[in-house]
Parts: sequence; structure tokens; C-alpha cells
Amino acid sequence: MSDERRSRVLRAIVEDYVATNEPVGSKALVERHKLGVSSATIRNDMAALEQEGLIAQPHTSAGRIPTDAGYRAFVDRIDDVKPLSSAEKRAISQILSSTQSIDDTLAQTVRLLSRLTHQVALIQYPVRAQTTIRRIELVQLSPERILVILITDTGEVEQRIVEALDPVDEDDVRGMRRAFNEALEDTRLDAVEDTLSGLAVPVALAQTATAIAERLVELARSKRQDRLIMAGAANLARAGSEFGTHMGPLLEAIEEQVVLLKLLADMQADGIAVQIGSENRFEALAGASLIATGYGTEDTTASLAVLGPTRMDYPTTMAAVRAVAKYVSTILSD
Amino acid sequence: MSDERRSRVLRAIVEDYVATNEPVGSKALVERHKLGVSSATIRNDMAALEQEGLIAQPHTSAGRIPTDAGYRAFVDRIDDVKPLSSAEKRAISQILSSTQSIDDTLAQTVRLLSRLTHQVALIQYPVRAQTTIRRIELVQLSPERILVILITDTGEVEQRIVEALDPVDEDDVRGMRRAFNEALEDTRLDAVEDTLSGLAVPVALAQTATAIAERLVELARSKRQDRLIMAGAANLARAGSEFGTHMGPLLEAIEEQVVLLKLLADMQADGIAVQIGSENRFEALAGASLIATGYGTEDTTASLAVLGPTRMDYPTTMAAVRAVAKYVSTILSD
DNA sequence: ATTGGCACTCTAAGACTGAGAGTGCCAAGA
DNA sequence: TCTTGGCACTCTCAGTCTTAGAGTGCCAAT
Repeated sequence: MSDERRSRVLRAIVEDYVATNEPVGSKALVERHKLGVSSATIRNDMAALEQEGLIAQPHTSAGRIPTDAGYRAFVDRIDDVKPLSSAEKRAISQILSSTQSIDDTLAQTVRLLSRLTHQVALIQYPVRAQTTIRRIELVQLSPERILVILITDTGEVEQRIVEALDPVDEDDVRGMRRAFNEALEDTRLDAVEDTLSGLAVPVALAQTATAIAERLVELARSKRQDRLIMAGAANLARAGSEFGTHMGPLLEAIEEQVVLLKLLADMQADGIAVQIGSENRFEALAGASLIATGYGTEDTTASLAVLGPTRMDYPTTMAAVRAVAKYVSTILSD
Repeated sequence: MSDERRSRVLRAIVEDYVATNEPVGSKALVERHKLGVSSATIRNDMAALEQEGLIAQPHTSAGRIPTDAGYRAFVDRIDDVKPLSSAEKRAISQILSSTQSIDDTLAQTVRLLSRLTHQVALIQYPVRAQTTIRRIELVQLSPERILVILITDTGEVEQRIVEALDPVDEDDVRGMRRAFNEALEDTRLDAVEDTLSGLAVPVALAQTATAIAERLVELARSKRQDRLIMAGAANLARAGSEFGTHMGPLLEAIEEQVVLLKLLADMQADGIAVQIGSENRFEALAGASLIATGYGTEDTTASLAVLGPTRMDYPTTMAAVRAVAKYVSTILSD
């Protein structure tokens, strides 16, 4: 009983099951794939594969379906990721190269990836560790309210409103703006806290300036690295999807973002990471697989991912994720 | 056959059907509601209501369910919107008063409303017709790329990247920044186009400055008024929901936003507007109702809405929408 | 206008059946 | 030792049939 043939059988089972969504039996297998042996032989192989926990049968007398471990073995054995068609490549580069802003690029990217894979696509907001501050802007909304805007050298913008305890006038704001900009321009985000702690401010404005400084620290710390952009939720509900009834928890998880961000953080790896079904630690995602990869410029830690049912076309999806990650990285880095 | 009783029967049918999700028959009706008549009398009333197209039976020998027109009649007859419980009120004001920025406030608002109603909640980005420009900021990302940021007097921020045809240096950027700010500060968004058309720029920078001006016009025109924030998609999938299989189109419509924005635009009305099932003109939303109201400060045209199945608890949902709109308006206007 | 009564209709749920797919195992062959 | 044909066995799926129950419409009486 050759090991080689057994893995071919596993691959054939995965492919057929993904294509048809029906348990696949020994007879159908020899018919559709030209394995040069009889169905009885395949049955023996299948019994062995079942022994190893790679496939299972829904009921006694049905065909086999891959288990999570089976998908895992299948995925681990993919060596040659097939490239996308040139038409797809052209579409990708065309759509992505005509975007206006980072937000726009990311939005288009997820839309594209979800259409390409017919699954839910996710992208994490890109964050560079040594992002620096380009400029601080203070805008007075009313005597007691000031809008604090932080602009980074990557062109990202973040904002918060500060309530001043004492009314401030335009000169106060201008002065504070200058002071903060002098202190913080070109400061790395992770150094904002230290820099601010040594900053002198006019006594009369101490409280307001402190409040602003606190917001700035807050902004610098959280700056968007915790945001996900998502597209293609409708794919969860399309005909033939696994998530028949219990897609509620899944939608919740997607909306929460927190769970997905944790998973993406877990999956930091070179190349493409795949997490299959119950391999992840969240119950709501038990029937789902996540295919993720990093993207961006050198020091970026952000992820690009596809979320779909365990029964998914892994090779194609992985190829799409890889390709889109490559393109969006190129776009972002020039 | 009193008209008064007939409408009580309709109300009872709607209430029971919303509560149980099962067609309601004449016998069950007299048992659960103390109408002082026999089931035979109710049957006569029901036949009349069916004649009017307000109720229908799924099959010959089943109870009745309200039609869209039936819900409509029911909703039109609601006079006293019951107030929320004081605990709910407290929760609303507590959650909304602790928000940091407009984005944050809106995000919390939809979350809150979706939890309150157990439906999908939507909020349109608030836009004031006569918003003016507070400041223009230009940030140089590279010799050929400039980030254009527009800050309004309401504290909203919008950004775009401009590709310069010829390399520019810091002095160029500073000059343009000053020029644009002088020209546009305190200009109303709807006057930006006219103002810019008469602006003189250094000849050497003409192309770049023109590109920036174009972007500014674009920003001023579209400024976020076309954005929807959404929460509670998982409620579409919860047990007992109408949208069993065909919630795909619905999720698509939500993600597209365009359709919903059109509907919200259609629904501009005083107070609370309700659109029931096929009353709207989009097939994907045939089984859904939309409950919307305006919110914000005086001259705002933005909407707050709840999207749910036709079989929905209209009185409660309407009360929640109204209450949340009131609170978020208060928060935003101070 | 209301009511009790009654015949009628239709669905939902359960029981039963046969067909078909698929399996496991065994004994024979290479 | 691996492969194969054969065969008995199991289990699901889809269909049919049946029954109970809910609900209706209508009529004659009040």
C-alpha cells in the first residue's frame, strides 16, 4: 500500500468534496480520477486514511469527507501555488492602481479579494512601527472644545475631541499648536509619551494642555492598528454555504473584530498562513478557515486575509491572497 | 360589524403574529385577547379584512398573517409611542455621553440601537449644508506625492493623495498651503468650486496646484455625506428570522450602501418614517422594513434607521429609533 | 349583527417502503 | 505482500400513505 497513492487519494477526496459538497465514495473516485487501481483497493486506502483521522464518514454507509486534519495535510502538501490568470492579474493591477488614498486602496483591496475568492475578505490597517509625526493640528470648535488631529508621515490622520476646562481663545490654541508641533514633529509614535512628559506649557493653560497631551498619547498608542476593513459578508450566505443556520456567531465575530484581530496576530508567519476549522481557539469560528498573509512595506505587520468555510478551494484562495498581497504592497510602497 | 372592532382585530393579529411567528386563527384570537365576541364573529371580521387586502392566509386552512398593507394600517394607527424604560434611557445617555469623536459617537449609536432593537441599525454620516472650511493642510509624503487634508468647522476631516507631475520641495508646499488657506478659509463647502476657479498660482506649480484644487473640489462635494455606518448584521441571521435562505441579497445591499442611501433619501419626512416590505422599490429588500428618522442639529439632513424583517415589533422599534435620535442629536449639538 | 354547529380542506408529522450508494471483509490471484 | 472481484450488510433519501388537528366558510337560529 503505497504512501504516494494514499496521498493522491486524499487529494482527490478533498478536491471532489470541495467541488460537489457531497461525501465521495470509492467508486466515484476511481471514475473521476485515473488512479490505476480498483475501487476495492481505494477502499483499503480510505480505511487507512480514516484510521489516521484524515477523513471521516457522516454515516455508516456514506462516502468520506475530509476532517480538519485532512484539509491540513492537503494544504501542507500544496507546493506549486498556481498563478492567477493574466486577465485576473490585469484586473487587480488596474483596480488597485487607480485608488486615491490609503483608505480607498484598502477598501478596494478587500472588495477585490472577496470577489476573487467568493469569500469574506479582511484587511488590517497598515501600521509601521517607526511611523513619525508629521504635524499636530488643533482646531477650535467652541470655547471649550478643541479638535486634536494627528498626521503621520505615512499620511494617516487620526482625531479626537478635547474638552477644555477653562475657555480658551484663538491665541491660546495657536500657541499650543506651535508648542506641540515643535516638540513632536518627526517624533516616532512610540516616543510620544516620553517626549510629552518633559514639555513646558503656560501655567494658565496647564489643564487643557495636559488633556490634549493625554489625547495625543492615546492617539499615538492606538493609532488604527486595531482596525479591520471587511468585504463580502454576503458570501457567507450564498447558496451551498456550510453556515446554514449558525452564521449568527460568525457575523458577530466579524463585527466585533477583536476575535479576528487576535487570530491574525496568532498567525504571523512567513508566507501564507492557513488556519483550518477547529485549529483556532474560538468556538464561533469552528467551521471556518482563515487564510492570511502579511503585506505592506518592509517593516509592516499588517495582515490580509480571507475567511471562509472549512470546505474551501484552498489552492485557488491561497493564490489569490498571495497575489493581492503582492499587488497592494507594491501600490502602498511607492 | 363595527369598524372599531375590526381594527382591534387587525391589531391583535399583528401583535400575535409578531410574537409567535405563526399564522393566527380566530379561536386563538378570542382566547388571547378579550374581545367580547365569539370566534364566529371574528371569522366574519377576518374575512372582511382579507377582502380589504390587510391580511392573508398562507394556505386554505391556516390562520391569517398580516400583509404589507396590513402592517401599514397597523403602523398608521399607532398614536401613542410608548417611551423606553428609564433603565434603557439611562444606558443610552451614559453610553453616548462618553464618546470621544464624531466617528466614535456614530459607531456607539448604531451599536446601541442594534442592541436595543435586535435588528440592523444604520446611521448616515451627518452633513450640514453650510459647513465651512476650517483649514487646508498639505503634507508632503515624497517629492511627487502630497497628502491633501480638509478640515471643516464641524471638526470633520477628509483626505486624499495627489500625485505631483513635477517634483515639489517643502517651500512649494508651504506656499501652496498658505495660498489655499487664504483663499478657502471659512468658505462654505458648496462655494469651493467657484472660489478656486479664480485662484492665481505660481506658474511653475500650475499643474500640481490644479491637481490639488481638483481634489479639494472633489472632497468638498462628496464629503462623507454618502457614508453609512452599520451594526448588528448578525441579527439578520438569528434564530426565527424571516430571512432564512435569501439573506444574501440583503447583506449585499447593506454592503453596497448605495441602495440604502437612496431609500433613506426617499424617506425624508417629519418624525419617523416607516417603509414596509414591498413598499420600497428594490427587490433585494422586499422582505424588509426600514424605520428611519432624521437626527442632528437644525439643518442636518442625515438619517438614523433600523432595518429588519417585515414581521417586526414596530411600536418598540419606532420608540427606540426616536429615543436614540433624540439623544444623539443632543450629544452632537453641544 | 351575532352565534353555535357542522362539513370541509389543508398541512404537518409520523410510519413505512424500496432503491441505491457505499462499506467492510474475505478468499483468490499476482 | 499487495490487489482485486464478489458479496452481504447497513444506512440514507425520497416517495407514499395515513392520521390528527387546526382552521375555515357557511347556514340557520337568535
